[in-house]
Amino acid sequence: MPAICAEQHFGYLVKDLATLWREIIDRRLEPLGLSAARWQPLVVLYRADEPLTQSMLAAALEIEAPTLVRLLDRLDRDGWIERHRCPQDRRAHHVVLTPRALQACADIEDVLDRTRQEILSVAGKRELRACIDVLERIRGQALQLRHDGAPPRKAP
Amino acid sequence: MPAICAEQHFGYLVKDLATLWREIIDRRLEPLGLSAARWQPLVVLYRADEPLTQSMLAAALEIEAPTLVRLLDRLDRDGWIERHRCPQDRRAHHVVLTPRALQACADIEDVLDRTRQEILSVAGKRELRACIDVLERIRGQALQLRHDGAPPRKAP
DNA sequence: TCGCGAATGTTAGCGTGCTAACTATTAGCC
DNA sequence: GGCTAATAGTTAGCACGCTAACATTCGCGA
Repeated sequence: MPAICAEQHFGYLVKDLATLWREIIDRRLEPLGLSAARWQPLVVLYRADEPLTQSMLAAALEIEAPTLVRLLDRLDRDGWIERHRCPQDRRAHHVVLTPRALQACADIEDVLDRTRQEILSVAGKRELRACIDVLERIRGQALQLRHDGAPPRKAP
Repeated sequence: MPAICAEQHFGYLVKDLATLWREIIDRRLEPLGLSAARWQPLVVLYRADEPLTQSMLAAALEIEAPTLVRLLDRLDRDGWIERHRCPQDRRAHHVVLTPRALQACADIEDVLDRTRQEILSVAGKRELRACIDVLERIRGQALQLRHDGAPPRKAP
C-alpha cells in the first residue's frame, strides 16, 4: 500500500455519496416511474407559490432551457404536467401539475424526508453541523475557483 | 423564511460540491479537449501496472460495458488510445495509451492534485479529517440502504 | 410609433449514462 | 470430444445533459 491519505479521495467520496443518494431515491420512487430528472421538476412546481414558466423552472432546476423542453415533453406525454399559455406573455407557458402529479408529490416529499433522515441517522447532530460547515466553506472556495479559473502558478 | 435547517440541504450541498469539482477540472482540462468522461479512463490506464481489458477498465470506472465501447470509439478516433487483441483470450482487447496520451496524463495528474489542494485549502487538517470521517460513515449507511431497500415503517 | 435588442420556447446535433439483445469465444462438465 | 453456460465485446434504442441556431413575442428608446 502506498502512502495514500484519505484526503486524496475526498473528491471521490463526495461524488460517490451524491451518486448513492440519488440511487437510493431513484429506487424508492421507481414504482412511480420517476427518475431523478423527472421528480425534481414536479417537486419544484409543487412547492412554488405561483405558477412557473419554463424559464423559471429551468433556472430553479439549474438546467438549460432545451434540456427542460424535452423533459417536459416526456412528463406531458406521461400525464404528469401540462403546458398552459401564459395570458400576460404570449411567448411563455405556465407549467402546471396534473391531479395525478399533485397526489404523487406528497409521496415524493415523504420519501425524500425519510431517506434523508435514514441516511443521516448515523451522524450525531453536532458533528453533522461541523461537517456541513466545512462542506459549505469548501463549496464556497470551489465557486470561487470556478469563476476565477486557475490561479497563477508563479508571479507574472 | 420557514424554519429550514441546514441539514435539510445536506443532499443538495453534497451534489452541488461534486458538480462544482467536476466543472473546475473540466474547465482546466478543456485546452486538452478532455471531458471528465474522457480523462478518467486515461488516468486509470496510466496508473495501472498491467494492461487492462475493456471489462477491467469498465469495472474500474464503474460504468457499463456498452458505455465504455462508445467512449473508447471516440478516444480511439481522437488518437488517445488503441485497442490491441489480447493474445491469451481472443475475445478480449487490451486498451493501451498512445504516446500523446502518456504525455497528457502527467499533466492531468498534476491538474487533479493542484485542484484538490486548492479546493481543500480552506479547511484545516483536523476539521477536514473529522468531516471525512462523518462522510464515510454516511456513505456506509447509504450503501446499506441501497442494498437493503427501504426499512419497514412499522413492525410487521 | 417604429425599429431593434432581449427574452421565451423550440429544433437539431452531440456526449455520456443505461438496458436488452446479439456474436464470438472460452471454459467447464458429461 | 462435444454440449452448454459464462464471458468479452458490440449494436440498437432510450434518457438527459449541453451548445448553436431559429421563430415568435415583448419592451424600450429614438
